[in-house]
Amino acid sequence: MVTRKDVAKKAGVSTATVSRVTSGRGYVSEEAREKVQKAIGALNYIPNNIAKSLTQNRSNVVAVLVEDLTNPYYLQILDAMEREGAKYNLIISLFAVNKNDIDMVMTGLIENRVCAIINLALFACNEKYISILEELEIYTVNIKPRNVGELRIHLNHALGIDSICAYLRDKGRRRLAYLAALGEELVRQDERLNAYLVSRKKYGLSEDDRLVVFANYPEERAFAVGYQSAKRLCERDVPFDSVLCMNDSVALGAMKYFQEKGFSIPAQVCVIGCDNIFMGQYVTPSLSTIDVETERQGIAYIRAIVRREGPRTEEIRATFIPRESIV
Amino acid sequence: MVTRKDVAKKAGVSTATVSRVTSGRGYVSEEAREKVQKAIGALNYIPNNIAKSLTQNRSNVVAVLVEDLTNPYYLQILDAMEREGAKYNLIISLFAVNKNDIDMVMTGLIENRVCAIINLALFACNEKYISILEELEIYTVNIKPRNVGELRIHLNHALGIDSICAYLRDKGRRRLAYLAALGEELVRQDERLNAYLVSRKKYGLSEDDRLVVFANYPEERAFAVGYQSAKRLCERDVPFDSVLCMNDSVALGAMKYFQEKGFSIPAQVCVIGCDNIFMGQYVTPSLSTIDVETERQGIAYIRAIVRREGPRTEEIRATFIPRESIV
DNA sequence: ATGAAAGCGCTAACAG
DNA sequence: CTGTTAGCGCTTTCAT
Repeated sequence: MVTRKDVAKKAGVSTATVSRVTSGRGYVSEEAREKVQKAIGALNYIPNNIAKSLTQNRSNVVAVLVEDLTNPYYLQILDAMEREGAKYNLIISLFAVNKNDIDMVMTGLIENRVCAIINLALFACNEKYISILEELEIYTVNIKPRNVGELRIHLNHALGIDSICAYLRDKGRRRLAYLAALGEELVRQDERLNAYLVSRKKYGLSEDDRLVVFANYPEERAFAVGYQSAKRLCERDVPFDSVLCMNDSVALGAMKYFQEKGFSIPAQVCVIGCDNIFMGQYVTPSLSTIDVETERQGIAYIRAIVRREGPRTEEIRATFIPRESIV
Repeated sequence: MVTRKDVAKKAGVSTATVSRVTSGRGYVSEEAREKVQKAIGALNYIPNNIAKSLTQNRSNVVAVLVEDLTNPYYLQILDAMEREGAKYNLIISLFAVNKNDIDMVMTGLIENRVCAIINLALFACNEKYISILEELEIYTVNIKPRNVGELRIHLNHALGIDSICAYLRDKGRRRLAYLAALGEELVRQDERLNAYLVSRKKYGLSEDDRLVVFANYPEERAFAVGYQSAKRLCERDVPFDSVLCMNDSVALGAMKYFQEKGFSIPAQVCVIGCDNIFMGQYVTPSLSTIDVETERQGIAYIRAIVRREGPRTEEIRATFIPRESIV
């Protein structure tokens, strides 16, 4: 293994000088820099990032926590994070967590001195980790229960949901159901339900309680939850003419149920999802949805990590995207 | 920060003994073990994995390389790898690579002394890395051009494709097209095309060359490739009554095109994908496909890494799964 | 069965 | 501008 020492010897300088040129910090004469670079090339030197991490007490791994690995929405964010992260030599790692194992995952991440933890999942971690995370200066997003501290990305779902309700009212659809997917506890952290309740009132849509269907996502896969929720909605036999879903996967599952039952979409029932996953454009009918700028979210996270940004809220505009699944 | 030294002091032993109990290697008296464990608990000690990695010249990160982050198929493998990897304290990291940046990614992985690289992508890395990977004893799968060396997972697509051709022949469908998605060079590494050519001959299906459509995946997104390929197939106006696709995402894209054009599926055209992604069950009509045991693949990779398995081939049975998209 | 001590490869404070 | 040196926290001989 060729190390900094070899490079230093070959270049006729000290290891400190080698460090100076590789890190780009500190003064190095042009002459020394050239010699070092030549030596690096000649020796085919590859730095050992682990050693570097040890001295800095921090690695270059960013952990992204999600509750559902199969949700394409997260992948779109990850994709953006990865491309942006590559610019800063950051490695992005995805972790699936559930209520039970999030603490185990956290322990692992701390042991590995990840440089940041972006919690996209619905679960908060145990309070006992907070002080450790702070001591180690691990940059966290959405780790603490109330998410005080670092960057907060606020998905302003209300905007998109408001547009949808307005749109439906104009089309004469007044019975919009909501498939919340989550159970009654988790749903409290989800703005969407509330935005739906506010908007349906605002635009004079039906306020029947039975139009809201809860379920047990993420314990159960999103597609299955959507399918089952649509079924339960039908069984309640409360009239409805359109369905808003917590995310696109749930919407796809719901659409499947409606289509199996012979409902015509959108004539009999409009279906609207949330997150604007690519796939939504390729189903039939194509899925109406709410775009939440996944690209921008991913980039914002990386920038915040790199700059170690303090408390700041980035507002994401949720935009209604009508497609074939809506009248 | 509490370190091994603190634990050692508190427990009244040396750091070496602490290491022995945490690693489980070497002799430790029951008494010492207990004292150490008590100290660890009392101090809330969290080991520093980076330091460990430095001494072993290897981290606990497994890198998985894919050419298309948005392909749910990879996610299903990743999911299995992650669950299995957690048992061994392994961190699984996903990387998107393309022909141009695979070398950059490789450099980064080597710098980080990842313990394994699983290349699920279609591109091989530059030869120059091979010797470094060997020297550092980085466990690799499918990194070397001919994949000599470690575990090889052989997806026996031929089996599934054979069943499909037999099935279609029995149904009187003799004009099966193939959407290869890849360009002419990459397609050579793909068994599917060849299996298709062999089986269509074997069962007396049409051998018209125009039934095969190439494209430029992964440069272009799979859905779009499928859509475009279906379009091109139609424009060739060669008769066809069924379409086999390189993967499920391509199939979904193709289905979209056919549905837009008013083809009825499966009456006028059967569509069959490959990989059995969950979503395939939730589109209408549900997608016929070839299952390739993603769970087993993921587990096999992790086991191979942990055991540092030598050359071995694991055969995956590709099983035809008929659904609504086929007669 | 246990402890002392020498690294692992790099960074950064300090001296020059 | 550059070199010396003391760690970073852990593992692992080598003695004992």
